[in-house]
Amino acid sequence: MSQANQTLTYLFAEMADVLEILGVDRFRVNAFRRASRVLDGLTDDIASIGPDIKALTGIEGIGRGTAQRIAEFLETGNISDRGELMSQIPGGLIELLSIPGLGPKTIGLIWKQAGVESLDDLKEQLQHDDLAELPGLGPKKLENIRKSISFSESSGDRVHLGTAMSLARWFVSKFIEFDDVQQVEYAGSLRRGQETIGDIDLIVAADPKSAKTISNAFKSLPPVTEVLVNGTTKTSVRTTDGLQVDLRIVPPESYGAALMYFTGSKEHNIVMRQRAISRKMRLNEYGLLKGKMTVAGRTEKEIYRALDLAPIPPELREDRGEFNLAESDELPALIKLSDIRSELHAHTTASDGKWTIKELALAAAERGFHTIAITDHSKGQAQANGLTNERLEQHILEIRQVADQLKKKITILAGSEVDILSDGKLDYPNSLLEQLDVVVASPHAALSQDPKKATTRLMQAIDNPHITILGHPTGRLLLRREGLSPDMRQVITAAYERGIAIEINANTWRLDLRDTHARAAIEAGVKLAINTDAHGPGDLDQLLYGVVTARRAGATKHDIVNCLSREALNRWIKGTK
DNA sequence: GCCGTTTTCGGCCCGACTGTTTTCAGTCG
Repeated sequence: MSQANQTLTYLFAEMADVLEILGVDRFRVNAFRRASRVLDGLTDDIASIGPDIKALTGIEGIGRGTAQRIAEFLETGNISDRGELMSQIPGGLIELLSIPGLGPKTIGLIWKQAGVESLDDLKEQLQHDDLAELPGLGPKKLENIRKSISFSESSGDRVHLGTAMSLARWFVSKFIEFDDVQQVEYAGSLRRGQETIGDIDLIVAADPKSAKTISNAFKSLPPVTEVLVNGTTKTSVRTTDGLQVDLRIVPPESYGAALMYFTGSKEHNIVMRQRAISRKMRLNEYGLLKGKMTVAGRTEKEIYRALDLAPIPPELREDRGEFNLAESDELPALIKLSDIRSELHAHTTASDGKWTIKELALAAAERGFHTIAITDHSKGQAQANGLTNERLEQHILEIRQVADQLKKKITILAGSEVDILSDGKLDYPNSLLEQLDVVVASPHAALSQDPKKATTRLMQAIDNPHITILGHPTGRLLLRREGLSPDMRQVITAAYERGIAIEINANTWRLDLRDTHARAAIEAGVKLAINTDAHGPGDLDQLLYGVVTARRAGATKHDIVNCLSREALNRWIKGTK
């Protein structure tokens, strides 16, 4: 994301937090939150739109007030009434909002009535029970806050998509075995395929009479370490890896409504509700209702239809334009896992992989792929046993040999994941690169260089006549390191002009390109490659996360080179040279 | 603060659970 978008996303979210603690009306707070969210999801660099009030208010969710603040920021680097706002509360209060169970009202209360100005203040006050004297607070609430603080200090609060998906699928497989369970699915941000996940939502359809039995069985499953909420339709637990799992049990006739409701996103749901209201109906987690009559609720599909919409896939439910498409029945036919027919980025024992060339090729063939590109690291990646020029030449010969042996099973391409050095040069000379079928060029080092340098670096790499795919362009590692922040518009334009593909690296640590950038690439007509960057057994399974990310970007199989037939892929690769 | 084939004013999503209460406010999703 561009620097300005990122900063403004943060500033508006922070202003919303302050307003919330100050207790101004929630609609103003919501307006700031929405502005923040819109900026976060914006594919255009806000700086390139410029301080033009008319253009800014043209963006959905940005009104006059927000536009003026953005314009001021773009011109001066500052939002003047933000300073005024910030001076009204102690800065240390904002982080208290991230403590589960502690909301803006309570924070305002303990600040005004007990002088709490920071997390440290709060922890000190929690050592005794004086806060329990305040209205609305009691010993139990204080105990919950103590627990929340110590929990959040002992573990990060989000996990990778892959981690959450594995756990969720395990729970789903357990629920399927229960006799009383008629249907079960995971919902929430996991079902929408977000890159990191805060908790898991499970929706079960069952006769209300058996809810108690199901809930009890859930609480006694092995990964459950603690029960957080214990109601008749809702049960929340904490699991061994610290993840919260929420279970909702609904009658079968409400299953679709509940699944939709808890899949979200919140923003998508709000629009759905408004649609219902404008049609004199009501939508909640039990169904779409007209007066006392249920219009729809058993499936998501029937609810969308009843609101004059084509069914919207979970990955698109972010209120980022999906409603217009669904209204006119123009939703893209999103790519499916089974559409992927090739892997163009994988490693072997020659560098840091665990498979030999043959093992990797057979694993790819086993998946039904028609083509696999062997792309080991280049020499700059010494820690990953990157190949020197001489070793690469030797490696190419070996790949050709195995390719010949296995030619009836799968097409093996000789490639390299060549380092994009910090100055944009590639780690092998062109004389060597031209011997390869596929060149995936990716940044691995100098990942904290400034955005300008990063942009120039990637642009220069794209200019190389031998590059086929720009690999994990930012080099980010989710929940660990930010990676590069190049001007993605420029990079995308350059990739388009050069006719090369940009990678969505499917590894759950990377998901790089991220969804919004992938969307911008598709809109610009750039082809994407979804690659697992496989290093050994199991890694090809990560493909799903790349597909999900592509789906969030609105990708069809026509946008993804891995979906091409063997012959078409071959032609496309030749066309990049 | 945002938004508009009911509107430039008057709305803005809604139900479950918990802990505090003794009918409800705060928080969450």
